[in-house]
Amino acid sequence: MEYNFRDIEKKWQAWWKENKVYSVSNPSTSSGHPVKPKFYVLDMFPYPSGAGLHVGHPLGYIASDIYSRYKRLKGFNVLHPMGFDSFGLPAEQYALDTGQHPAETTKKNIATFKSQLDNIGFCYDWEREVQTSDPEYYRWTQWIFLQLFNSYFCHTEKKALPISLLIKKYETKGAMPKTGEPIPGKHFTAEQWNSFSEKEKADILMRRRLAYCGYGEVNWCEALGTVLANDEVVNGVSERGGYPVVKKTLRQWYLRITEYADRLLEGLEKVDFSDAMKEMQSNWIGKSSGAEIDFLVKSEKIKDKSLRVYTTRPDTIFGIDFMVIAPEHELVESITTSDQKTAVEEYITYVKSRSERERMAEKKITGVFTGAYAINPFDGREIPIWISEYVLAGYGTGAIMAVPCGDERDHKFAKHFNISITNIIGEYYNGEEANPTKEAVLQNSGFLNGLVMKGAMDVVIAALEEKGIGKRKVNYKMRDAAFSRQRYWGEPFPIVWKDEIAKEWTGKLPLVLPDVEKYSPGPDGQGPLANIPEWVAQELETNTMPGYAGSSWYFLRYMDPHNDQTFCDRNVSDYWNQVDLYIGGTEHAVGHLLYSRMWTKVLYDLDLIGYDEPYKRLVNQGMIQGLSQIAYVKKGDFEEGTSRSGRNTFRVPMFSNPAGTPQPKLQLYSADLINDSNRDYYKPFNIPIELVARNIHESSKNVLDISSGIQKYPQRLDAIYITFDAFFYEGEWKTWSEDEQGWVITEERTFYTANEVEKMSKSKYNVVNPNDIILSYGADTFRMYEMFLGPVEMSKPWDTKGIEGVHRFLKKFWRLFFKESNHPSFGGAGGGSETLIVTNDEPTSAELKVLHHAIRRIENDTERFSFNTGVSGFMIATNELTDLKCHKRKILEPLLILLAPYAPHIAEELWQQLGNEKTILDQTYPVFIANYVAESSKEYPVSINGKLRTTMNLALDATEEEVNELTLENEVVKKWLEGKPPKKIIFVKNKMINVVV
RNA sequence: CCGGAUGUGGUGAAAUUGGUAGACACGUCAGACUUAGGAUCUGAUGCCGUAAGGUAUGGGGGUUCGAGUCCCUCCAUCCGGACCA
Repeated sequence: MEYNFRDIEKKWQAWWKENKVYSVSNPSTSSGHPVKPKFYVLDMFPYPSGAGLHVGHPLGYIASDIYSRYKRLKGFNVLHPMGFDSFGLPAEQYALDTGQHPAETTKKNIATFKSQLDNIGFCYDWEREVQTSDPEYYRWTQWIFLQLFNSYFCHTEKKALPISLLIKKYETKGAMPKTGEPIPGKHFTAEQWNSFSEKEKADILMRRRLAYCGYGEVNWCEALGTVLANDEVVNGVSERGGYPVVKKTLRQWYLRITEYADRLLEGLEKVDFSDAMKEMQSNWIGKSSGAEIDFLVKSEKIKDKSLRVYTTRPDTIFGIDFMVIAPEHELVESITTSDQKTAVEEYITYVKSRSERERMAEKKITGVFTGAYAINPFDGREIPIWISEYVLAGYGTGAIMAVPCGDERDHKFAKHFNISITNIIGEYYNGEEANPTKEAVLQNSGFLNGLVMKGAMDVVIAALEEKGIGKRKVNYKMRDAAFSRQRYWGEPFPIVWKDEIAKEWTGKLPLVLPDVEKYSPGPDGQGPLANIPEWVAQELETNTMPGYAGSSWYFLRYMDPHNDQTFCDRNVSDYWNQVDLYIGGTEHAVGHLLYSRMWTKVLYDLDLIGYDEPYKRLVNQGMIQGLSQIAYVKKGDFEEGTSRSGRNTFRVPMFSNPAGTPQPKLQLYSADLINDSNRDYYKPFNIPIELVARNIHESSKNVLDISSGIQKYPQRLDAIYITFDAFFYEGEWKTWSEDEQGWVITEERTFYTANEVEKMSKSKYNVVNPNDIILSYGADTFRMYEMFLGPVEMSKPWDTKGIEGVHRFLKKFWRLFFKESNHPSFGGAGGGSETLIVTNDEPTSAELKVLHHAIRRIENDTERFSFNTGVSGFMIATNELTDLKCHKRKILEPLLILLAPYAPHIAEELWQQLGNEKTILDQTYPVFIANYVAESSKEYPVSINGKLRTTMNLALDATEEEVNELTLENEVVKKWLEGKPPKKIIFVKNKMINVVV
């Protein structure tokens, strides 16, 4: 009997489904059964894009599936759900283009995803599926939003509290400062509060709500017609699509995540994330401590004004040579002197003409003097105040004190504008380069002279506080998160606007997203919902929530997905508790992960759940990259050996130019290289083009269909198009000319092709669909191969070269159970006997050793997430058992259980073939017995004369004397010594034996 | 520029604590059984060398009886953040 993976996998997938073997139940409190320990394994749920899954997606899913199955065999009640992050921009963009309702395309895409996932044989309990765009789901997203809206962050208790408590406080005590004079507009008494109008009260409360509405500068993306959160903007362009992003003032919803900055930082210490991930998050939060200092401004126009700066280095206060304020700073106008007025205005105009992107790209030193001076409070020096774009209005106070000898940018600025530099760090400063040291002993620093900089900080802050002109201050880079989108395909806000006051919508949630005819934006930068008269008539908020709203709490809904009384029953969320293992890519480091951590903390503060960190352990799976074959073209002669990245080549334009890819390229290659053994293929400079052509996959042909390409993109007629058998150049089709080296030379151009590893993406035409692999090799092979590729955390290019080996292993494993037909000729019926050759004989010690070695090894590898070596463990065991001709039930059955998490279909099938009734999923993981692999002894290294070395097995509890004896008796040592008696034997560090001859 | 990670055969990669470097697999070569091989099995395979032997974990230096592993330094690649005061 052959290993017929197609039938086996179909059979078991159907059986699992039919018998609901993956159904997970919440323990009911009434039943007296002992509650199994729980384990929660979560994958980051996918956005169901139209492209479907590619081989990169399942990497993390397979790992988590193996781990879940393993934990189940280990006796845990495992929650391992899957769902879809189904709200979002691409579906809407697609709707805009085609007029199809996003709900329709989303539904279709989800069906594709699910069938692909099922093909791989994952153990999801689909009964628990969540979709963020499902009204029954977003009902609770809206509800949690209202909790945020109706809460504020109490600075004394450092936690979220219901806003009703704040109102009560205002009504009885008002909001008065603990010390000092009340500031009008900020502080008020209870009497004042009670006399405020409703609008005034609402505005004040809005300043404290955790979800609040305000006007602010936002990242506006014209092409997408919406606002983006900071983490959705990369290098001044949108993360999705790469469109330009500008600053725009709009009314927006925000999450007051900044209030949680400290707790988000502290929380990192108690979770098991990688250092890189923690680093990324704390960089994003960007906590810095320093001081805020007020400097008196001396200008012709104003008196008694002060300039507030933020600095992390108050110790350098005597080194200030100038001040710089942001061009948008509020003082710009009032302090500019009359003779500097024109220069300043010109400069401001210039700055406004430059986009953020330009500013970042070309770092020119620009600036202008305002004519005004600030006074150094300690030595009375007059410090010129400059304006420059390198100071950002949005960070700190938008003004800095410049210390050129200690800060690189200040130094460059000073040099550029010929400002004299005060040296306060002596020999640490060489006159050429700033030195940001904290170790120097201060000089030219008044009362700080002789102090080491590190120690001077506190002294300065104390002095500032005493004078009342400064104080210690902590600053964060993180801003409040923009929480609204001018879009259709998202959760509607359950908010109504009455007389410009935002109020909770009083209807019964969910507030269902209405149908629209058009998905184009509404008036004045509003979303499509503003086009619906009924919606506007009810004065409902026309923005929708961003993509990360639904994903911020989905891990909770899986626990109790059908509850229509609450978002998640408290008993249930207490039982499942935190996610024990969360698997996903690093791309969500500062987005989703921070937001969901914040939401969790809020829910915890409001006592709705019992823990304030959602994910106990996070594993970041690497990306599987695609292998793209790219055609390059170069004018004139080409010298072999020129680097691929050499400057004298460029990529050939491709006719299909997806949005946002500035220099598209042509792909000549696709998936099916399995049967090609030509290694030259992989040498970038030696690729016979015909060979490339031969391997072009069927599915790529339409991509390379030139006629449609030209029709679709007529403007690109000037480009060069290449297909597997011809290329299009200067308006004409030419077939490839003869060549030996892979070069194709036309009149004046040389083409060559190269492989490049890059992110797998539809737009790059390098996508490999798992279904294709499964069709030829089966899901079990696919699963094991993806794991065998290397560590889960590492990114690697997809490459099918090694898949045969894994497939061969499974066939070989199968032959431990069945005698293969004599001649399973290609496609033929075979004709041999189909015999199960498993016997009930007692295993030999050699066979037991193989088994228990495998148990120890594979269990260990699985436990520490080293699935690649785990797969190797199976191969080793199978090879050894084949050599031993071992077909014994007592060896093979435990081995099957070990294999079940990795290759569930074949394990289940063989388990049944052995005559076992129940599913293998509910077996108990075999126990490793040390005796069989001589665990009672340990290998010790032996070095002789401190040079030669070998190892020997010694009893674990061997004494030093015994060791000496054993050493002399040891055959290996005898051989080394060649009869010469050792002078002494040293037992070093309890671990090593050194024999001195 | 800053931060993080990585660097081992022709290839993907192993090497729990410092202890026979290259497990396991791909590929390649040779052989067996075959009408056939894209089935299966056996053997070889880091590099140099007929061999004995030498030499090898990006380069250089250090600690150690012993270093892929620890320390310093330089180089390369990848990822992330970048005017953050």
